[in-house]
Amino acid sequence: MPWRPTRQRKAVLSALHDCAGFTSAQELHEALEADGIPIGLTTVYRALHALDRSGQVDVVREKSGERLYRPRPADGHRHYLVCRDCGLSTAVDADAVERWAEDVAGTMGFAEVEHTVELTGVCDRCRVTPAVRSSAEQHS
Amino acid sequence: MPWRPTRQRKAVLSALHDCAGFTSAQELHEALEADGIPIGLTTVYRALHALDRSGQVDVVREKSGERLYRPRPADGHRHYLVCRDCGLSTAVDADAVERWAEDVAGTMGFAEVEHTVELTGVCDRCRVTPAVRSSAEQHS
DNA sequence: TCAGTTATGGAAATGATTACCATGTGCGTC
DNA sequence: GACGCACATGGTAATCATTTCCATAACTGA
Repeated sequence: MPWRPTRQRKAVLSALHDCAGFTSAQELHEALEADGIPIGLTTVYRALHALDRSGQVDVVREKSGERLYRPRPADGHRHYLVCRDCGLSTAVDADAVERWAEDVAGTMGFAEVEHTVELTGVCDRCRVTPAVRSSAEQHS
Repeated sequence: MPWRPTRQRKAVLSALHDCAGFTSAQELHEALEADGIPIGLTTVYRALHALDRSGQVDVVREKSGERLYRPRPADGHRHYLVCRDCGLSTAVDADAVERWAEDVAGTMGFAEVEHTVELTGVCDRCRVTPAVRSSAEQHS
């Protein structure tokens, strides 16, 4: 399975890094088109899918079921505390949960354990000046 | 907002209790119709929504994004270890995560914290005799 | 250049969920 | 019991993110 770094794929990865918080495939597509980069929505989805499979991005799901992506930071964190208001995301030390998940599953006799942990809240700043969640208004 | 225990609502709650593991709205609808209980899909969704709001059921989301429901047991547990193969779900002691979530959020300056924890794996039995996930084949 | 694989992208399909809305039902009141 | 009305129902149509299809385009090694 060769990996051709095409114009579009590089653009998706780059656009993803330009976003402060988590971003949806559709937002990403709009942002790219707005930047004058012609790209099909299908291609954005495919690129994100590939990045996910190869572990270059983290994925969370918000209440509506929409998938949100963000480039995985170098330190390899995988769990975040996300602000419901502005989308600000903060990497969280989740070693405790990782261990806990392994333990519980082992005790129950389950194998091949996978876990999903999602934390949401309202960040400091938004408690003072509420912002509408939109990629344009996210702060870092 | 009055709560009228109509024929349909009682049927949904009852059908939900008859299922071993987590069940989707659509499966529930099929099961009800199969039992000769005429009910609209819309009504099933509404009933589940209401049960969710009033805290009588727990909801998880599987990878596809589909929502799965199960009646909340008396002991008030809210986290489960679910078998990806047969759907078997086991209540899990998640006090540790609850506390952890509060702590982390507090440290980061976040308020109104909510958390989602989902554990999946393959249970003992399924490791031996793999089952296709279907409401008819779930074991308790 | 040629052939073959891989990538692209518009349009159509999917599938769970929700909105709409006309009709039906439970229930307190007279 | 009959009346009235808020609440419930359920079929159909809309939503919406995501996937599938498929014909076309781009890349790559020979």
